[in-house]
Amino acid sequence: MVLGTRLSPIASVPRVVLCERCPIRRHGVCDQVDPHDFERMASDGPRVRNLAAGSVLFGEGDAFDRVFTLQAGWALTSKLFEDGHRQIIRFVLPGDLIGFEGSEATGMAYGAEAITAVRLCGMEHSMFFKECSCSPRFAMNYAEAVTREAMLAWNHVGALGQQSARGRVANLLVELHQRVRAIEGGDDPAVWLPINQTHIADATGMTPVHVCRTLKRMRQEGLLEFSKGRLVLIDPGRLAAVA
Amino acid sequence: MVLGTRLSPIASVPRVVLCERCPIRRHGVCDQVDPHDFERMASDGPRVRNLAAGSVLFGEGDAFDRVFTLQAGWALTSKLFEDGHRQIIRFVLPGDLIGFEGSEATGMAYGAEAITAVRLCGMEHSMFFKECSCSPRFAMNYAEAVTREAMLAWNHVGALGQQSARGRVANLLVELHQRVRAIEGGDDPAVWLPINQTHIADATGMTPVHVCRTLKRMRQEGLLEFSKGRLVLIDPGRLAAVA
DNA sequence: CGATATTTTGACATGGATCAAGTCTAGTGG
DNA sequence: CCACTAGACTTGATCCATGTCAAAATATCG
Repeated sequence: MVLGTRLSPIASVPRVVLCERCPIRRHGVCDQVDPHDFERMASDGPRVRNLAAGSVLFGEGDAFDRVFTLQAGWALTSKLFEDGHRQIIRFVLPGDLIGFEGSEATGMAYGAEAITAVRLCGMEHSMFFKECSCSPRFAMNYAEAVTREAMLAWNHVGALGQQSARGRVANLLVELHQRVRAIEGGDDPAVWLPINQTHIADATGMTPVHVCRTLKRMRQEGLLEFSKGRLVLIDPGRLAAVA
Repeated sequence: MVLGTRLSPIASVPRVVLCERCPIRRHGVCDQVDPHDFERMASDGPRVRNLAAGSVLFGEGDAFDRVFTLQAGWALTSKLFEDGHRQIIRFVLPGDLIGFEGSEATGMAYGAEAITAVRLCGMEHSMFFKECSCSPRFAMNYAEAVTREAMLAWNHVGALGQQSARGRVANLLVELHQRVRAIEGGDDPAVWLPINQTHIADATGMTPVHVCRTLKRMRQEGLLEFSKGRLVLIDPGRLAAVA
């Protein structure tokens, strides 16, 4: 099958852990579900895992048994289609929850894999839900995190449904820029995204070829620069209008 | 693609119909947030509202101040674009939560309006969250409801990103069919959806013209029938394959 | 029964997909 | 240090699914 080129690009992003160029970093605070809670509760076993870039965290249909917070690195969740195409559902950044996208009945609705090397802190669902049912605050934090994810997903729906290729690419890059900013602070106009054009294609529902052309045009128009993971929003105002 | 993975399992909900052609119906139970709780808590004022078809429940950017359960009728949430197009984000069916799609900071992320006449049971956010923080079960139910919405949204993302017009239409109609079934029970192959081709177009990101052509073709191929809101899935197997 | 929305049909335009090379880059091994 | 290689990125030529515009047919409703 033609899967090869579409599925493996990640494997080549495998820059090693904890280097300055790559976005692997420690994370002290997690505003989604308090990691202190999370780590305390996960105390009945070794629950922090380090995984290499390209690792599969879970596959579509796997048992729905564990939730994680991503402490470091980037991951993605995606759905695979028979024709070999995949849709990237969301990019998972440090501090985000992952593993709640399933149900007891049907297992995980989507697969997840590490884009860079990652560090995960995970716990059994049974325990997670038990904790939720004991602690309203914890459950509320969880609900808020999921609401945030849902809002991102709805934005994505809007972009995919109504926008041109330009708009979808702009939308995605601006969103990622904002999320990275929110995590890292600072205001260097350049941010580092460990993704390539194939990721953008799979997230926006375009072909890599057309992503390339679209980026080229945006570059020529002075909207942004994106090369080897370095993203600079040159004209945020005009970009926002496009998005 | 396996149908099961595309369509989130919606736990079966209540029953009881009020008028035969129109989907307005009484609702005894709500598995998302227990309406008994909901109504009890909303006791400090008249909180059940009846609204006519076409009413605006809230607009994009409105204050984020109230959540509702939809007791009867259909509603939709949508995002409007400058060019006049709109993206329907989700269809809200009896038993669903509505009004949690926003944040204190930015207000409601999307607008909502009634498709049919609706009955809403609503309460202030402040009270809703207070109740959540006192009752883990309530908070958990809320979290589960939100998770279900997020999964529907992700399905929608996958459909919009990777599927042809046929696939998107099939996807939407099959999903709605299942949701209605889950609510109404029974197994009449025909279900009543109070939507028209324009709704389908706005939800799938197509033009009404092309929706029409697509439906015509599917009808000719013996896949389904959809006319004046009456939907019959003639060949669910093949439809699932298309979707 | 006229007025207004919805659905259907046709002719034509176009954004993006597809196919096919070619170039550039970062690893790898000698 | 260089040659080799496999991905990733570019570019060009061509095709087709879907959008756009226009108008007729049909349903809905006061």
